[in-house]
Amino acid sequence: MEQNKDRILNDRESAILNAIIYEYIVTGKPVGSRSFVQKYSFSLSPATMRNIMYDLEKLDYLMQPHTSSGRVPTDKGYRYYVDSLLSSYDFNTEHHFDEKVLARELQLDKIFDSVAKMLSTVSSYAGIMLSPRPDFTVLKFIELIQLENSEVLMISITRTGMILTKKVTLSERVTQDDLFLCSRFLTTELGGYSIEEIKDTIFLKLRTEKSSNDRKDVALDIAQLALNESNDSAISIEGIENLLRIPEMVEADRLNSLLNIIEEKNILRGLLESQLNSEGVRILIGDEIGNPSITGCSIVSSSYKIGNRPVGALGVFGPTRMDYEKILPLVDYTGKAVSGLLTKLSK
Amino acid sequence: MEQNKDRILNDRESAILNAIIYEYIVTGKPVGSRSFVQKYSFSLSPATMRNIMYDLEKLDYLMQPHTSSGRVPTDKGYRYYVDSLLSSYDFNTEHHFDEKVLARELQLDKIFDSVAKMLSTVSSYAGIMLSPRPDFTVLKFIELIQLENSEVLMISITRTGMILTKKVTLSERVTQDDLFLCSRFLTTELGGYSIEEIKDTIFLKLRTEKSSNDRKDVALDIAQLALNESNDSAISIEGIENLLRIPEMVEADRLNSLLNIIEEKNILRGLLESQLNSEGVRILIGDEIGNPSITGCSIVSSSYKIGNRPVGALGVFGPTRMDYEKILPLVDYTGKAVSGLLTKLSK
DNA sequence: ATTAGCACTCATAATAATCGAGTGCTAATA
DNA sequence: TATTAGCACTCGATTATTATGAGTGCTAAT
Repeated sequence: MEQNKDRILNDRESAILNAIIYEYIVTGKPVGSRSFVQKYSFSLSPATMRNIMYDLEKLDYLMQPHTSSGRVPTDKGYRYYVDSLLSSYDFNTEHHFDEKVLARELQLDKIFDSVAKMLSTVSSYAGIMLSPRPDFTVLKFIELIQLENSEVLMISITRTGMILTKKVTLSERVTQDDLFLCSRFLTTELGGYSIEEIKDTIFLKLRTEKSSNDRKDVALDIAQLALNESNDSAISIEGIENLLRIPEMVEADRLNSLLNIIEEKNILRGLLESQLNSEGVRILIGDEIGNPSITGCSIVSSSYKIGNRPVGALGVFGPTRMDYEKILPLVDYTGKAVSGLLTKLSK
Repeated sequence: MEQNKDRILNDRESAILNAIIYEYIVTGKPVGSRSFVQKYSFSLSPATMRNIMYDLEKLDYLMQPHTSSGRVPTDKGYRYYVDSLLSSYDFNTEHHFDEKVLARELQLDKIFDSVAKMLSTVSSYAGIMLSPRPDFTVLKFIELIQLENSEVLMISITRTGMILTKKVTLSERVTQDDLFLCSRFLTTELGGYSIEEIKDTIFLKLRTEKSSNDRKDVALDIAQLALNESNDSAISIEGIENLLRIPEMVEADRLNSLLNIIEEKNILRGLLESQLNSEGVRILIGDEIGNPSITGCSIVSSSYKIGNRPVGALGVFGPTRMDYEKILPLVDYTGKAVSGLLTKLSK
């Protein structure tokens, strides 16, 4: 009989597939027909179960580590399972997850590390957090400080309480008094705009406009130098140690996936950044991560917003055999809580 | 014959002990008499070597993992080896290690992470860095910024370019203009003093002294709140992944030492802080670390100074079987380079 | 003090034997 | 036609068995 690999599962197959994957997520052992029908009280004989499993294997949802062992989910299988979860998950439920909890215990600046740490603690995997793209943040206050020689430190504070610092080197020395005037000018003129807006239009406007402030040009020079190269978003990963406690992550070559992730944080950064255009939760399973040096891992991530604009992302990194059912809501409402907090702060 | 465990080794024993330990550090395998005499071209028979090894074992410098295996160094053995290294190492050699290299590539603030990262890269173990105790740093500039409600953010910049931020909550709202006056007052009065001095004497002096500035008291209230609880030194650990590549660190229970270190950074912090009173390089081997949850690990660390005062510490964390001969100079001159840089910056 | 010689030890590796949870397939059954 | 019982077969995991060889300690000779 010709099997179409993309044919739609019937209800029984669907239920059984999800149950098998659930069982595997919980136990970590290949699922065999006999013990499985028994444990889940299916009114089916093991033989029938074997037939169904055989079909699901031919459809690429399951595989056998070796002939005559039980079945294990494929990436496609996990994907099916996760899509089932997603379709039944209510994203609109009000979680009484209080963002005040976040705001209270978090030092303005440390919020990103703290959230990553929290995600890792609650999930028992690794928590990841990409700080908001500085370009999207709105400046509130700018201060210039004379360092040695002709170096100037520009400190800017965003509405959300992030502190950005940037050292610039000027061609000629400027006095601290001048810098002081510049600071005032910049705070007045740039405050309330995002770095993106400033770079795109405000600079131009200020340059052409006449101003009573004769330090205008020095001030703009400094600000342009400082804001020029866009600061990268910071990425923090916490709770690697959790992953080391998972046997399957420490096994031989799997360990290398982990080391790659730690050493090349840019891989993760890229993955999270690629999500900034979309909203809500995204789940990447196994090869879907799209990096051959990382195998057997999954990422559950969510963007978070200031107002209506996604500015950053956060999530959980763990083994493909991950407790998605628990992680999905965790990541979802953490994203919402962070969005809520940042949005409130930026008003 | 009665053996005194503390008797002094003769020259031959000493040379052989050091060679055995060197061999073990290189190969990681228990050192046996036959292959050892051969490899090192000792004009001794294996039998004689066995006798000497037997003696060294009775003196606690060596041990056998099991009867009839080769010898492996004990902590005492490593200690002997390291002391030999230390006594022949010339701490006064001018290393043409250019601290400008440090200064150039390092963003003021990031210096601590960067140094830790550098230590880990060069050593192939983990690099650790304890930032200067804020109390010992000299303030240069203070800025107060109005946040929402009656919260104020105090940003202080130290002479070495560190940026400290602290959020304080006031009992009543203060205007941004008032804060501005306060900032000026605080910068003028506190600039040039260390936080320690400020807490110990300057506050008291300013409180009693009359001042023309009528915001004096508000200013001092804020500063005292902010400087009150001493900020902890930040500790950063980089290069854990290097340790994961070392087979003996990943073995069963040894992995736990590692996880303990990662999870409880305070253990390391304590160890490094305990060194702040002394100068120069210190090596802790195995149980000398004094924490039963950490076994088979060593720390080579050095304090670093601003001027003549040790303010922080840095070092390398790795397995007891560590390449001390390479790590000792690395840590020594990194300490000196950081001292040099910070001292220069703070002038 | 050193060394040759020898019996002994024991981790490691290789080989074989057993076990059991699992499979696929066929023929009987509802 | 879908389900099931029965059965031979597979194969990873576990345990037992047997080399192998680099190592030791000890004794007696040099």
